[in-house]
Amino acid sequence: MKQELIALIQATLDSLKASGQLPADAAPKIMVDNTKDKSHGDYASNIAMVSSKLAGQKPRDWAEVLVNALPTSPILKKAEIAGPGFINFFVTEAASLAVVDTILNQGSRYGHNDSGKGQKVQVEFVSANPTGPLHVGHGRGAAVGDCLARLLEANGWHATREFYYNDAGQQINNLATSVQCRCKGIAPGDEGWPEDGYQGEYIQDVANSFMRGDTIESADQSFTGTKDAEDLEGIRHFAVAYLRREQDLDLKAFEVDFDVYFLESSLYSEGKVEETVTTLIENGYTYEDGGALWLKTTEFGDDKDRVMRKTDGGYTYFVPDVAYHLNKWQRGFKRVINEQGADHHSTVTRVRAGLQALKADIPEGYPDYVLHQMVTVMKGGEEVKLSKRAGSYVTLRDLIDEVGRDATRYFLTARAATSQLTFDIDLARSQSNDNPVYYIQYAHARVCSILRKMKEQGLQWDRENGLAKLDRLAEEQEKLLANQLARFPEVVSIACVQNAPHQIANYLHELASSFHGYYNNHKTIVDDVDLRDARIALTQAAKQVIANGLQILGISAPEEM
RNA sequence: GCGCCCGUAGCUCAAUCGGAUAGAGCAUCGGCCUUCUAAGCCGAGGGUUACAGGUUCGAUUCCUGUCGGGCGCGCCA
Repeated sequence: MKQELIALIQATLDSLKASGQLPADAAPKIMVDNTKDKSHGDYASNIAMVSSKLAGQKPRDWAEVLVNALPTSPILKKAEIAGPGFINFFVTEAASLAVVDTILNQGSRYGHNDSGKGQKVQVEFVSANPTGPLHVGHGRGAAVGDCLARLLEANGWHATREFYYNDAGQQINNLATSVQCRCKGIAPGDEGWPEDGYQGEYIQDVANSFMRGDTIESADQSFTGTKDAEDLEGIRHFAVAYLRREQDLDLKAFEVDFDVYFLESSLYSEGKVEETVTTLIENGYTYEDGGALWLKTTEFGDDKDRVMRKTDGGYTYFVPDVAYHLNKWQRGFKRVINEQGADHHSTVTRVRAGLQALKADIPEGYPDYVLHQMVTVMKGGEEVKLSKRAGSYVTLRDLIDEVGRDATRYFLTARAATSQLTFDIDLARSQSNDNPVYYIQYAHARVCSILRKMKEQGLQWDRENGLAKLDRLAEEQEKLLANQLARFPEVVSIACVQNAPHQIANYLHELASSFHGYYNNHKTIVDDVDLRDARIALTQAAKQVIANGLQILGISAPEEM
């Protein structure tokens, strides 16, 4: 609809250029917006305001010229001038309702587009260290990352979901020694407990399992506890496998699936880290100082250079990170989106700098980042401080168990990633029935109930008749609902361009609100067969759009509630 | 001190990347179930968009400064 209006405006501008009222080289950007207030028509354009100077006229006067020059069109009922020079378009009911036909014919594909042209895109998210269970922050990453991938798929991209396991760093040594202590009966606070040890109770669980000789099966490895508390290497492998399995179960409960689990350790074992370091040295972006090897990240916008290789010979974390991202590029991902917590934002500059220093023709802004702000957890009216070391935090599993998967996913994706969010456990639990996600799902279930009711009454919906009789839908709310349904493809497109899946959630809430209002005001199953068939067609279209939107959010669309 | 993200109703958050009278949910108050699911609908109250300037037809949005919050600033990851 917008495209058609833009075409009308373009034709108008062309005719005014032909008549000399507008300079021939004028090319103002034509924008058509949805209106908030229905008294402003169905769509509005600011074209008169942005082009009045070019025509040497006052905005309102110029708007009048434009409106008078507007060609007649079957979709346009009237055009009005309002405010400082807006042109408000009132489209015909038939033009608005035509979208119902489109939706029912396209089904689950409605709203999708092929702007991605099947290109490969990788979304890396969660990437939690295998040193403990997933907490709420990881949950936000899991929800947002998965929605980003789904959104990209809806826009024609071929998305790969990837999880990067930091299984090679110092934190794994900490984990191993912490478990070893627990195996020996040394608890936090006791003599001999490592200063940086992980204090959570789950460490004891790992130790007990190891000493029992359990066999752990995780995504891609299997390991049996040797029951030997002195076997630090065995404990290391066992603990990593154990915690990976726990995380796998958390993600499974959240219905987040990864295509690739990438192990940091493989970058070392396959020599990729060494290769990267060698290239950086050869390219002249490094220097030695104080026994360490430094990377000149300041040449790529960093505020100070960074150590690559420590005096003890080990590499700092961002070196394998650079090797990893080179690997992503080499795997053919021209586009990569990293979804991470904002506490990792300092890595952005370093990774990008490292990639540029490799001189591998990787674009400067590679990769993209979506950084979600921290999640504050409230419980009992108090903030729960997240501390992995102390083990006092709310796990993703707790949240799913208490609030439910759909509600958790909704809560964590319905807000912009850039805004901090407060997750009030008590509120989410005690008022789970007031969670907005149910409001949306309920709209879907209500539409489903209409067809069930029809069946009960021995009636049948004649879809073809309904689509043929859309002109019977004369209620204002019916037109507004149709206009809102027509917006969905645009919402999907914009949300993707902006990497902002929360816009889908907001749209769905508004759509559900329109539907509930209509449903309460106008009965669908009426005696007039043509009107009934048409109304069912409209509500089925609404149901389809809600289902398509919920699919992008990874939330179920129940048939009844 | 420096960098990143923010500051919108009592609370949690939106606002279609500069548009018209800033919107929802929760909470508060008042209505609506013998008719398709009341997990719903309708209505009321609640705002100097932290503050001060600037840019222009027009600013919650862009720029500068101040104040306030979160997160980083390690030869940890």
